[in-house]
Amino acid sequence: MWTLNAFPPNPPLPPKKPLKPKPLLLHSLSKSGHLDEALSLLLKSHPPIPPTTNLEAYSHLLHSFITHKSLRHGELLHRHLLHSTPSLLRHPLIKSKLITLYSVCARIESARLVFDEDDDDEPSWTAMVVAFSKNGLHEDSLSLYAGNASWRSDFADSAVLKSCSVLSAVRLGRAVHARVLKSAREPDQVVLNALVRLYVKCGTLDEALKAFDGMPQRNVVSWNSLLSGFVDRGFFIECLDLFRRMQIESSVGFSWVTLTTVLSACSQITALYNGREVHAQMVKSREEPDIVVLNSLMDMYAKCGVVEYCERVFRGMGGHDLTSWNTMLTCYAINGCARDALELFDEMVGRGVGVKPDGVTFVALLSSCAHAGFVDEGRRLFDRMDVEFGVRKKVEHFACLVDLLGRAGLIDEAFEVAEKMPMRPGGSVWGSLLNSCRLHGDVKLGEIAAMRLFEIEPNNAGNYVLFSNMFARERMWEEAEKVRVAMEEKGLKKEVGRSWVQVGSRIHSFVAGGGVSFRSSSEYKKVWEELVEAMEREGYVPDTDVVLHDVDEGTKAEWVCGHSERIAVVFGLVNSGDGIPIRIMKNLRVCDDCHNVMKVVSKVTRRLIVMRDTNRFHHFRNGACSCGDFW
DNA sequence: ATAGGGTTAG
Repeated sequence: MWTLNAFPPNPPLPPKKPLKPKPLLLHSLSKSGHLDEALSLLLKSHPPIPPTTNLEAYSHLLHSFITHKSLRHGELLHRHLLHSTPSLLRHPLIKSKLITLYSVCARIESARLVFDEDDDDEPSWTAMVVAFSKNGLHEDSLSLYAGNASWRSDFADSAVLKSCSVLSAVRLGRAVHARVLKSAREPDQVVLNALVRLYVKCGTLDEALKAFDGMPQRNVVSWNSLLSGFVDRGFFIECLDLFRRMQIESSVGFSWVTLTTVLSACSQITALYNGREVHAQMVKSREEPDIVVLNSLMDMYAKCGVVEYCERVFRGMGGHDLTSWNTMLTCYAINGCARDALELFDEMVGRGVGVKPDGVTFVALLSSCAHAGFVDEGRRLFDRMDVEFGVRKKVEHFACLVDLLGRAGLIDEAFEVAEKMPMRPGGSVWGSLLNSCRLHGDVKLGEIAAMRLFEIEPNNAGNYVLFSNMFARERMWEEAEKVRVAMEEKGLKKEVGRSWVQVGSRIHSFVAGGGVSFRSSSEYKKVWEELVEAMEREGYVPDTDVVLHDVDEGTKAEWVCGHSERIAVVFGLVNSGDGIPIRIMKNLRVCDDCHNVMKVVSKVTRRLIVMRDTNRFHHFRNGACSCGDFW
């Protein structure tokens, strides 16, 4: 590299030579990204480039335009060809590259026009199948592919398999699979990976594992395909196990995509320990992590309730995209840090940041305000979001506003919003109103909200549970029971309550009413008896009347046998040392009684209990919960 | 050198 001081003395000027438009020069210009120069060299050269080299020259140029996604240059060249040598547009090489160029520039209609112009050829057909798939026109990809039985290419196969997995078109996927197997050639790695993704997404797990284990070799994408499929299907523990297996038996290492996927699994089951391990891997790899994996890392800490680490990652990363900001805001929202959320938003929309808030941003802000009872701030943000920030109000924002008002006890006003909003309210709005009525004991309005809710979501058992709990909270046992009976008569089953608890490096999962073997262990009994004693001293009275406990009558009275989070917390106490926080993830809303139990347990054991339920965190510390008993 | 695969926030 030259510095100013080291600049060498001027060399003698070489004799001036006329610039000749050699393909070599063209090539190096386009390769180095000088697209303007390359294009004008080609179009304006005198004498013109001989026709025999045109094809090669145009093809090089188009390739550069594709890699630079330069629509402008591509269109210029396209127009030039139309005027000068339209015959070249029919050449498979040129035609397929033009299709690809339009595809990578998201101009699918232009690509389609180029394709439809003339007779098909295999390269253009392939490019078009890929183009449809890449641009989300999966049906078109399928029908173009299926409409041609004679052509086959690995590129078309992998693209159409991707579309098949999006559309769950397993039948066509299997047909492609059969073609691949029948072909004389070695199956292509990318196609095999796409098959794994297809089967894990919409086949049986057996089929997916068979496809995976049957591969002659597996690269990092093969592993990632299976890992991300597990996450899609909710097999989080399987994802973590597979990641472990990947590190032990595979020499392919991992990519940021691997870690992003694993982190997403961690955050969905609050697997903080595993998430930390992934974080350590990132640090150890000494590579610069990309923004996607850093965002996922933030999300993992956020969903595990470790706000401070989420902040640390956020502050330490090189730059922030919209997702980074939204993840940080969401972290504050679900962890009950409304003040921090509002401050961060000011920073986000301040000078020089360069991101624009979107709908997600305002969901985070409005729900922060709702949880904290910041009615005025929330209302103001709701008013500002479209006029000041140009973000269109959608149904979820109205739902947040209704939640904000309803939680604060302004139930009439919340109802008015629900009834006057410009779109159909939807289940989330009436559901949130019903929850507000439950919180404030407004049984009359609660009944109205419930009726609206049942019209929209007649088969959602969770709504009946909420409705019944509203009565139960008011000690209206008969009504609560009636709702429960109505639910059973409709054949609706409450989703099985499930909790996950982290102990050491492992996640353990417990089902409501289940966990028999652990519950009959002597350690469990000992801890349980101690807890009952301590809790009685604290004045805790088990609420055995709470209906809809998802256990049978006989065990209802045994407080510790019912809900999965209770089993999980005792398991955590038994299996972790003094002072170690216990982290629980729950798939349903926590009930009043369990919430009381957790508060007392946190006090008598002096442990921090962090519990995530379907929509927020509860940090139980010394007998109190961060949610202020408001959820 | 015609072109491809796996990923994050509500």
